[in-house]
Amino acid sequence: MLSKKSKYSIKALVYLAREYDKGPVLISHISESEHIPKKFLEAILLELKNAGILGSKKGFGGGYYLIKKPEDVKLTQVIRLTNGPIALLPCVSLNFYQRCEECVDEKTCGISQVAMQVRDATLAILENTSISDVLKKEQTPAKNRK
Amino acid sequence: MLSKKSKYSIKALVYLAREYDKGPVLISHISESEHIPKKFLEAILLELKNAGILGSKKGFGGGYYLIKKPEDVKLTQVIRLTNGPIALLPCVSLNFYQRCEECVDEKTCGISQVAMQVRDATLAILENTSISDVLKKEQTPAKNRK
DNA sequence: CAATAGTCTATTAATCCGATAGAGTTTATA
DNA sequence: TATAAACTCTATCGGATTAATAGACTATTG
Repeated sequence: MLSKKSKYSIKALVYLAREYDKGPVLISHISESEHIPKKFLEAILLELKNAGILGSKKGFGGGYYLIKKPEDVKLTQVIRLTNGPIALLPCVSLNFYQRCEECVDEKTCGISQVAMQVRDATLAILENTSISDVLKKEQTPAKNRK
Repeated sequence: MLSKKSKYSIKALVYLAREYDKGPVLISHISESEHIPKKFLEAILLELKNAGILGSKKGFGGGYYLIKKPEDVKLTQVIRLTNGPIALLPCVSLNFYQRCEECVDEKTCGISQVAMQVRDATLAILENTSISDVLKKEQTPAKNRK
């Protein structure tokens, strides 16, 4: 499951993608429009800025804006940043690998083999979905849910 | 990410699948062999019993054993039981659905559309992988990791 | 009846999550 | 240059969850 932080991040980025190239956007605008607690959002945006995705301008007329192009911000990057590993198990994570303490031999561990399959299937989607893709989806509503 | 509980559950079930039809197995045997804290494992096995997957026998010569056939225990069932939702977001979960508070309209939410894709890809694997499949994988080591 | 082994209740420490408070710093502009 | 706007930083908070442990209890078997 994604954390709220992660979900909020994506929502905020999509919002900023909609305003791309229109100058800085106020935290409070995003907060109100997307129903995200303002102080929480502050921390999130700061983190996205430190990661090089957003830029900010202080003072009067300031705000946050996308520094990278919407199509260059992949969901994998955002999720890893705000939520951590994408894999089901640390021992199959590409970016957050940690040895499995219980395992005698990772190679013969059946669970990790399944976890790898899931990881690859998930990455295939998230690697190829950018913030601009998400924005596009919003504009063409889903045909059928579930 | 899967919780330790979930991972331990699967490891224990695979162990019991290996001993399928050979009578009850001691908690302490599983605990030692799989490096799972005994008391924690106790609670887990009890839960799997209450879910109808395992049976138990008390007293001398007692222990736990699989009640369902290894090929009938799907990973989806075990994970939902011990870890909760499989989906990335509650609003696209089939078994643990919860409305998304921030969303004005779920149908036009781009994130949930992506989350649905991921959910379906994940389920396609986990629905079709049983404890006996995991056991088989252990016997034929992975060719190439990562 | 005694030893074995699962059952139940409860408590714990540690961690993380989501959220908030408040002081500080930078900047535009009147 | 003073002021208000707006981001920045530190810090703290309650609550939930996770992982693990302790101990008393109950059922079974030889």
